[in-house]
Amino acid sequence: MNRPVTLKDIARETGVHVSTVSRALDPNARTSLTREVVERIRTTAERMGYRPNRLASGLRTKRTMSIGLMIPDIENTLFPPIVRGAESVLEPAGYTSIIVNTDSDRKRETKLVDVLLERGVDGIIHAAPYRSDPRMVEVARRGLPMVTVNRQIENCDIPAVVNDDPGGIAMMLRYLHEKGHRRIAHIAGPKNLSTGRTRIEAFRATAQELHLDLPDEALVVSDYFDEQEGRRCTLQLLDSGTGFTAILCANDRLALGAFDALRRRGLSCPEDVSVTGYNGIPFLDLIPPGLTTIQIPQFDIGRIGAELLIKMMADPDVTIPRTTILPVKLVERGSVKRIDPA
Amino acid sequence: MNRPVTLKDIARETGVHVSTVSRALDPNARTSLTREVVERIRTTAERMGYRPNRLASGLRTKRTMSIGLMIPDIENTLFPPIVRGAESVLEPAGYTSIIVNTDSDRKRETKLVDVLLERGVDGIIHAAPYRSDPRMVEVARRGLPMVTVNRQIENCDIPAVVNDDPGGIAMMLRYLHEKGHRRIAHIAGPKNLSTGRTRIEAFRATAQELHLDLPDEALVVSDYFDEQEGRRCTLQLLDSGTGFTAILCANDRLALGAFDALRRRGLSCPEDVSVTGYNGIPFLDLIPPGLTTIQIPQFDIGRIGAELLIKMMADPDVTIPRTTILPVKLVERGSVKRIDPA
DNA sequence: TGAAATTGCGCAATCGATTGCACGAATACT
DNA sequence: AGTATTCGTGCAATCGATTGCGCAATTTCA
Repeated sequence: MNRPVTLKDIARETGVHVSTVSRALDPNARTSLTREVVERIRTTAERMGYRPNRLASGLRTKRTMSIGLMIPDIENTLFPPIVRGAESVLEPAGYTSIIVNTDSDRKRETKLVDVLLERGVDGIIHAAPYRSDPRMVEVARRGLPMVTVNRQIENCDIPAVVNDDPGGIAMMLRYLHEKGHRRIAHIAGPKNLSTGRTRIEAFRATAQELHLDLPDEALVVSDYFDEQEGRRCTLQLLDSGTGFTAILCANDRLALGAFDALRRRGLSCPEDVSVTGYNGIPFLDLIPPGLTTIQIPQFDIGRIGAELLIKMMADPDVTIPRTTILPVKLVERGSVKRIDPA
Repeated sequence: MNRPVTLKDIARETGVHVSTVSRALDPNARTSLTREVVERIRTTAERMGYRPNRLASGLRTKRTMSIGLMIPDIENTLFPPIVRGAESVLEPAGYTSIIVNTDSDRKRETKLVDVLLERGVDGIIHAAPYRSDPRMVEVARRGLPMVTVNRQIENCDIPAVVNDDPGGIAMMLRYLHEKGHRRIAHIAGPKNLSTGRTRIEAFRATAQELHLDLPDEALVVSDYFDEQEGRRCTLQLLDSGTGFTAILCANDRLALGAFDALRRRGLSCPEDVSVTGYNGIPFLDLIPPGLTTIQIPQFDIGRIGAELLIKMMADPDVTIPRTTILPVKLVERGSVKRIDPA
């Protein structure tokens, strides 16, 4: 493996000191050099195929131009668009992102934060925090720029970019109401996630506003945002004996699980039960009967999160709003049937 | 931001030299230290919350314990499982991966390789190379451990982990034949990708074996492995006037596009035309009529690729087979109808 | 018991880039 | 013309960890 070209090599070649080379190659050099020298150094650097060693410069400057991107699981289709959104601003700014999968496991998360810290990331975007997350709060307090996206950590001042969940849930519930549904069940998300909590609260509030009857059995809380839990909760609803004409699910994967549970019980959607989701993950339009859902701006969540982070890294004292709320919209597909309000 | 603990801090605390601390913390130290000293250093390191600075050690040792993972696009559901497979072995081995999206763009790829090299990755896993890729070959020849997975670069000795594409295509074509299909069209993948070329060759060879009539019009080559191209090629097939009862697509996304094109023309699958895919990406089971496809071992592709890479990084002279071929299997779903061989 | 071998640890250089400081030369100013 | 600035570049320290070498202390062996 032939040794990469270093500043020293260029210095020897051009007959100047290595520090001069460094300055010549620094786009925003504070010391002025002769135009001629800069030119000569730049061209030989080019010719020799010089590539700066990020390790060395990072060691010296304490800036690695890399950031950590923590997500629950890259296989969950909710997250890749967020990643691309974040990279759409990070990459042009010269940052490289290190993506880690937490698997929503606190122990893993702790370990992964250490990994990121060891690698000297300049900041962290966390797309999967729990509502309470002392470790992340501590790291942020120590001074590492950090933002959370999609979800947020409570009781701290880490900037968060989230969706308008109250608005989205209210919109969806009103939509079901307009479609004639009166007995509406809710499969809520995990209580230890901000999205889980916010959505269930919004559901309750809106249900009350609409004067909907909401028996305890019509509201089940899932342990995870996945299909399996969607199935389990739907079966629980079905078995509880509580009557309902629609299920509002706290996210799409729960809704997909609901589809499956209904099918297993010989019920059809939307004929027997209407179902709605939340997030608007890919492929939903191809899966019958087409899940009516709330589309969140996945790409923008990542993009804006990264923009905020870049601001924070540029100026540690900049004030960033505690939460940035992004608008959502309702996407109508086939999983909701208009019924006659009995 | 309080300064991280360094070896020097521990040295001062324990009253020994920094080099002794370094050796005490090195699991496979070649110099022997007193058990007592090691113990004392280890506990104070623990107590002080020492985390090694990877930049510094990487600078000195030329090993960063990070690898580059090049994929076309993380939003393409084919790749996240490959990523997880790779990380399932990299992470336990202490490696961190830097994932970059090439968008199948050669210019971007060149830039991204440089990014990875600047970061001093110890090796690269490329999941999206073109058949010909001089830049990657050059980097590999310079001595950087590299493997390609899923696809391979031709005319070079970079180890590749690929699927049994000839076997898979043959299996699928025989399957269609058994189901009574005789006039079978093929939507091939891009010619500049090894998977595109290998599959079309396998198709041709197997078609000949089965004595199938294969007019030129029954074979269209796509420019990209995506739904849009699947649509375009299907419409082209339909418009060509060549008769066919089934379309064997070179991958799932092309097949999904075929579904759509047939629907637009008022044709139904599998009633009017049978369609098959390749890869076995997620969600296929939920999309009617259920795509019959060849399931490739996505996770294992990543896992084995990473295992090979780790071997290469451990010993630059180790001999790795030029290609490792992984078995595939046929997954029967609803998109193929048995017909009466006219 | 004395020389030789071994053990345990410190010293200092090193990886590559950055940057405060200093110094000589060129320019400006009075 | 002589001094004060400014300019362009070199010098050397530094970031944090690693490692070859060497030295003193201890152990081994004849």
